[in-house]
Amino acid sequence: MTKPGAGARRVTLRDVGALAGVDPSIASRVLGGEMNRVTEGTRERIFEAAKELGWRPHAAARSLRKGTTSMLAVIVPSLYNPAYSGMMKGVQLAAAAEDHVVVFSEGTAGEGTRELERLSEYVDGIIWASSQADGHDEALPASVAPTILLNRQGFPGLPAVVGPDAEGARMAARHLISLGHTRLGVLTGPTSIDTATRRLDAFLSEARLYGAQVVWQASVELDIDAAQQAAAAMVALPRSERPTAVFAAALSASFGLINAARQAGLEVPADLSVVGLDDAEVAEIISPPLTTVRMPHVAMGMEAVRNVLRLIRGEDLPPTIEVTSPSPELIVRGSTSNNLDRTVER
Amino acid sequence: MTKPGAGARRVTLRDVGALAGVDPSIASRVLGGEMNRVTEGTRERIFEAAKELGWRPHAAARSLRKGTTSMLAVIVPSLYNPAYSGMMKGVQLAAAAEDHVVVFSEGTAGEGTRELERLSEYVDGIIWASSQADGHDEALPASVAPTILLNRQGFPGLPAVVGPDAEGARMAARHLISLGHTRLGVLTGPTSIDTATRRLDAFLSEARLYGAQVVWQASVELDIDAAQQAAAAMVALPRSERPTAVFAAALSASFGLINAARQAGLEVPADLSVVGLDDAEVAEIISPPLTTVRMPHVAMGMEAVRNVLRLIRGEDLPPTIEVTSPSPELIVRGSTSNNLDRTVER
DNA sequence: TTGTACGCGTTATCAT
DNA sequence: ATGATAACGCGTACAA
Repeated sequence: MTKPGAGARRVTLRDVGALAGVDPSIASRVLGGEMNRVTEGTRERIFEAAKELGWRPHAAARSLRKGTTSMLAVIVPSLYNPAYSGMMKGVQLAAAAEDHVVVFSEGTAGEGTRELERLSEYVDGIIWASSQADGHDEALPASVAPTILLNRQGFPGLPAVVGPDAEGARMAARHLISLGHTRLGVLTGPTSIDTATRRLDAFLSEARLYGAQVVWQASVELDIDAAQQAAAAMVALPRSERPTAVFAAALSASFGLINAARQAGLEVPADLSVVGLDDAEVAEIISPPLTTVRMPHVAMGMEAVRNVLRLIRGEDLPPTIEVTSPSPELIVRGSTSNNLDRTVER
Repeated sequence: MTKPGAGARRVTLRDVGALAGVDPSIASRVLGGEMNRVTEGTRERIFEAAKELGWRPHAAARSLRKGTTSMLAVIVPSLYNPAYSGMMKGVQLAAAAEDHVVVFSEGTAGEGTRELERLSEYVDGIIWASSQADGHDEALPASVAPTILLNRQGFPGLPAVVGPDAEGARMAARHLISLGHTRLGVLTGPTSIDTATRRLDAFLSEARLYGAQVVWQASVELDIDAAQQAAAAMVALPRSERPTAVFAAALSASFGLINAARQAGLEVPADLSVVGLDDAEVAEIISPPLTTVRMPHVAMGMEAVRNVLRLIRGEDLPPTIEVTSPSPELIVRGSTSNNLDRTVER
């Protein structure tokens, strides 16, 4: 039992081999998991020696030799945005299952592709969930690791894993309509992000299908303040011109909307129903608790890992992979209610 | 301009050297940042060649040679816990400033030290912010990278970076007392975590100092449900036995407390004032918005990075480093108010 | 100022 | 079934 810190030279396969009385290359084979081409006796001796000496693989040496790092990077718009919590959990889960380590990084605005290059030195593949990934800013540099988009699509040449946005938006529409609402509103993220437009289009067409009117609509950046500001204009409208129910197609939009309503003295859901998209713990603790459509974020994160791994192996991928299972789920909490305008005609 | 994906062999220093007409070792020196021992002309030719070919350092090769990876790991109790948002931002900031990449990992219960070993293969140092790090479970394995605790202390042999917990708790106490409250309560995290006990002790002694009584106190796990359950018992107490104001010494405690109060039909802050510790965006959007003491989390994260780097360099560290600047700051929002019991005696 | 030579730890290939 | 060897890309001590 050597004292750590001190002179503690690294234990290498040479040491293990020496103790087990075999060549280092055999030790490498055995500890690398090769089952054949070695007698049971030596196998055991090698494992014992490795354990005795406390051998651990040297990631850098292995990487250099094999040309692969067993690391994946994921770029998110902002670290600890609750809307990404589920996806990151899925990434973490699937990566661990595939024996990969995950490097997280914030995709700060304007530096999208710089970050891709920097991380490419370290990892085998990249999962890009940043809103920068809209393909409108810059081209992809040459020296970049295999990259897949998550929860977004549209960067030329990069395959994407997306969720059932259209179905989720339709569920939100049907929920409001089934509550008797006929004058609807919709608040989405920036139209430059296709995820937002897919949600918007699906909501609009489902509303039309059921004969509901969409009397207000806006697109805002994905932060609470921007949403609140846009919603403030809506809640200031006279009652007859306002929607009685709004679909807020992102978590930040839901929060901004509810805040604006409260500030204007409107009660949610009595005066205005709000249904969100995406879920998080915070949706339960606000008041009223948010009725929302939960997307299969964990599955999406896992699917992203599996597919970036395919990409790394050189397999061909379809341009867009939609995760449809588990299906989006309507979580009814407190922010939606029947359309009172219909029953109490005042 | 080579097509990516295709046969694209890696660009090495040999290629760069060849194009610049020098030995690869010179290219290594120049691109490694060595300023002397080379003429200006060759310097330029090498940079040009590197740029032209799109050379990027090979992290694994460099690591193997230098015995260092330029990567740091940080272990948090749960990914995307908003209470860690600030600290992680600080870690990310300082790491980037020191040209290090950050690997995030969840410190799942009971696997604390396993995770340390696994990550040690990849990184130069570890920042351990998991609540597992209480030193009561297991001993530190020998083959572990230099490790520093963050927002916790007490694991034998590991230096710790902590925040101004005592001062923060005192500020909370003084705030409630200045509002006229004399019967106080306190809800902290598990006593096995020294951060919780430091906050508790400071609150208790500050209350005593000002002659306020602490009529209720509890310690719970760091999740909303546990806090809510404990608080439910308190709000069920008759009015005369209840505190009129409670210090919830963690974000999850604040939320659980407010939920329990609302469920019991109590109004916050009219019937019960709540002051929290730690801040996050979610504290603004709940209702009432949480009055809380903001801790210097970003600075703490940065300090953790700087000190783990010192540890890696072999420097000696004091067992505990308290970050005192910026000072904790009381953010008065809506969850505290004057003690009405005193004015309206009913 | 520039070049040579070697080794970091691992693993794939080839020989025994 | 086992062993010897070379090479991954880089950085550095040393020689020229």
